[in-house]
Amino acid sequence: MKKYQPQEIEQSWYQKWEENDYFSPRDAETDSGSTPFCIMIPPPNVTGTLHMGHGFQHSLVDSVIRHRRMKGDKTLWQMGTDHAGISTQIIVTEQLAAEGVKASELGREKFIERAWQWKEQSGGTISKQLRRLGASLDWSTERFTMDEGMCEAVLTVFETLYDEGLIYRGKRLVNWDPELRTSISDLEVESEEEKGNLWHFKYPLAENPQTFLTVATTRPETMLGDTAVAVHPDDERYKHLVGQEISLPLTDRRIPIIADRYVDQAFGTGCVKITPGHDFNDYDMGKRHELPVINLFNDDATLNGEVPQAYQGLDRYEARKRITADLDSLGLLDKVEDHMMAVPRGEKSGVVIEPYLSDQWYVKIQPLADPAIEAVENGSIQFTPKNAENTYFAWMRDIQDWCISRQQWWGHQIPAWYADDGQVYVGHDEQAVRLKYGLTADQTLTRDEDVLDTWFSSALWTFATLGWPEKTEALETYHSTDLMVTGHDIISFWVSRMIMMTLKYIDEVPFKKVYIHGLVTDADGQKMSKSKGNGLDPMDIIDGISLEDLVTKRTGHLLQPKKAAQIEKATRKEYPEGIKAYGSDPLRFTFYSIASSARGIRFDMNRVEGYRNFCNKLWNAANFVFMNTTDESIEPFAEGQSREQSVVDRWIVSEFQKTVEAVDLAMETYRFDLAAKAIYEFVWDQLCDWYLELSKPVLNGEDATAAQKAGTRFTLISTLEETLRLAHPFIPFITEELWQQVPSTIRGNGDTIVLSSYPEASEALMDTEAENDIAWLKAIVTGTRNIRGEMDISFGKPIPVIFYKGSDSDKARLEANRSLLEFLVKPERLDWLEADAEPPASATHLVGDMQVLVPLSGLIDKDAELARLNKEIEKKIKDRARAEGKINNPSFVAKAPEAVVQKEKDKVVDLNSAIEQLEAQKTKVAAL
RNA sequence: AGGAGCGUAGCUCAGUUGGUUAGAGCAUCGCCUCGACAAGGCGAGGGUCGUCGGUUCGAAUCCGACCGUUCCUACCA
Repeated sequence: MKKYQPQEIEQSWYQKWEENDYFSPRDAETDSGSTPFCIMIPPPNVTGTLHMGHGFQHSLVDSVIRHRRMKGDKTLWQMGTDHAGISTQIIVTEQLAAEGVKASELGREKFIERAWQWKEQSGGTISKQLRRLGASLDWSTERFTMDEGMCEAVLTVFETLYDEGLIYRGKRLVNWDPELRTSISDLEVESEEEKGNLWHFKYPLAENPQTFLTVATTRPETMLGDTAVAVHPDDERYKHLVGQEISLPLTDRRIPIIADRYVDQAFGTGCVKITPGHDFNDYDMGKRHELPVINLFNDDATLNGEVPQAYQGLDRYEARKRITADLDSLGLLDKVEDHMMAVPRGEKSGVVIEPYLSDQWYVKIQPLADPAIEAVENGSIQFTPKNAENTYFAWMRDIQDWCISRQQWWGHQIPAWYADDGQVYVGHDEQAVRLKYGLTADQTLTRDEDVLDTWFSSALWTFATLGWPEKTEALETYHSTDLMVTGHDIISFWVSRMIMMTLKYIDEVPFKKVYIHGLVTDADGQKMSKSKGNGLDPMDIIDGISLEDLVTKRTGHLLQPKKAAQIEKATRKEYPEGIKAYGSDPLRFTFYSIASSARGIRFDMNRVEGYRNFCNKLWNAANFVFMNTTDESIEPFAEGQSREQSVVDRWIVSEFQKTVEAVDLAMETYRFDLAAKAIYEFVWDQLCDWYLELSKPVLNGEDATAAQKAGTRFTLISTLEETLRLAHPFIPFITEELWQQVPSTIRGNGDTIVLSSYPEASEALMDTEAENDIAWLKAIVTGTRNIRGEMDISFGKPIPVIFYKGSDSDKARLEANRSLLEFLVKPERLDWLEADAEPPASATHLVGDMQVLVPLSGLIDKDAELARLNKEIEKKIKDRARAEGKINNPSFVAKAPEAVVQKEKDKVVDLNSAIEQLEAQKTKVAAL
């Protein structure tokens, strides 16, 4: 058998699985009717690539899906992608720009054609990456948020919401991206602290120009749109001025001084300029005081015709300079201060976002939100971890109407038409609209230019992908879906909206459970992102990447290119040799291992290496098993072959049952880390470290009977086979590769491990007696190993071992396991010495009351053994003191449960005896 | 500012309802080419569980305060 080389085994298996359609839902062969189980993929951006978050998330889901599939459920993991309106439009625009073409010159229709082309061309990337990861998605029913069915669903939802009055159009202040020239969601605005200035301007009173009110602003250019100056109603300094007017500099306007409790008297001068057209708080205040709203900007944040001629057409920052300078020259600039402030930037474009007054479409959200809140309150939907519900409730209970229009071309165009008089008509298409509203053919209609927020279509994801608005069998079978796995940042974006829309349209919850996973961060706990250059590409961990390529990749997409040098340095330090090719299974196993209940997870490449080693260990163990079981000449499983299972065989089978139980529990509670840990420890610490070793004397020993050998061979191969099935949901490739090598006499006639059954724990196979026997055996072996290790006696050198002061059961165990002990301990001889005999001076190890002795006789250094004994005795004395302290405490004895008290008492007795024995040995050794 | 999470070995993390001698992997230090595996085996060292208080017979675990850190929400012009 070859070495474990993930790259050689992984890709071909996936292809085979897919070709054979193993990932489509299927009924169990027993016609008892399988339970449907369905998870919808959070649709990745169709033109995007897989990032760490995806890799992590989809690995988790894949284990759940494979687990359920093997358990016999009719399992569907629905694949699909998202059109990602703004992101895709940016990319296509950039591509055109590179060709020297302006999108605006190309026109809408041609542009959309290009976007589709790009989707076709790049849309396969993320699918390929998901396949590399081993994600067992059903590709045959793959959907896209702009495919025909989704379009139909979107139209239906938009029209009906509109007809019910739940969609309306209004002029409001929105977050505006002047680069992309579209509204964006609050959630797509990222505010970071940046250095700015605070300008203090003096505004003269209209009736008394020698008197000023000083206002402070971070955005001087907006002063042209001021429609009031506000003070706090209780502010003694200004109370008397309320109701008077300011004559606004640089304009010919007079604006009132108003009183409002929003104003903080302690900040600055206590006077605030109010610009309802360009600030959300001011907008609200403007409403309270019925102030006019002046919009100063064009859609690219240059100044428009509302401002004095001199400033028209200027960019907002140029205008800022000019206005500041002009006010200064008028003597109205009081001072400029440095000021740290949170600057809102567009997540996608990186430019500063402006509150901007524009016509937008909204969903009236409260009627949809109420039932959605209730669904979580009453447990119809359960979040794991539970406290993620707080995020949901916090968002939902303070929810604002949803601005769903985007001034873009790529996406679902809003199905609204305007007559010349501005009247709005909503319907599926123009013809339907004419019919619906009884419009004559000569009535001209113009369609709304805007498209819908991408999340509008993805809100319909769970049911529209199953065929809605058609009443399909798939919808009937799989909805509500069983589980949604996503990050906490997506709760408000998507989870909440799916819940609202799904309840509204099919009166079911979209999913019964939501598992919120942690965020994978870099080694410093920072969120990974392309723009920060600290991201990792899962493919680079699977396939490996050179340092130079990694540096190039990381510095290629920076929002702030000046950070390139710093990122390069950090990258060279963290990955001086690039990243090795670890393979998919090890990466996946890493993901499970770090998926604990914590929120942030620092990604550590050393762990990937550790789990690669684990896969290697499993590979080699299988190699050993095959060598000893599949040789033709052995014929271990011939019909009529009698098999005898040893205590060791029964023990490993028992350990396996416990492992299955642990994995089951872990999967039920979404503790992927515990599932991974249970499997890791079983394979490495029990199967490899002990069972395989203990099987050797039987397999190779001359005194083992044919039946004993057959029993052990059977246990070896069947335990391996079950272990492979147990581990398959987590490390699908290596388990399939190995499983295929298991003889069909053991694994049955199935074609693939993917569709094999998942191991079930069997109470009947648990064997406490065998466990105790092996625990005893391990204690003996460990004891002698400890002596060897401490005394630097190599394993090649046989040592005499004496069992002293043992009980009858010790004696029985010794005899029963003599050959195993001889193999593992490599003794010169194993002697039983009765309690009344006098043992030689020896190195001592206690197993219960029995002493395991290795006579010094030239082998062992006297001082080293004394040191070893002292260490042991000191430790035991410390333990005894602790236990005695408890027992001598009357309130402990009085109040603690009896079992706990008894345990402490037993402990003291045991320790006393142990200390006594060790002391006696010490005296003896010291006397030499 | 408000909310949440985290703080356990040099590093990355487990530690289930308070009842062990606080664990694992990596790293470190010895020894070992013994027929599955050096991507390995065997052994060892390493922690006053962020700090201070409280509840309790008993606290890494529960409560409070503080410090540090991360995330989310809202931001004072």
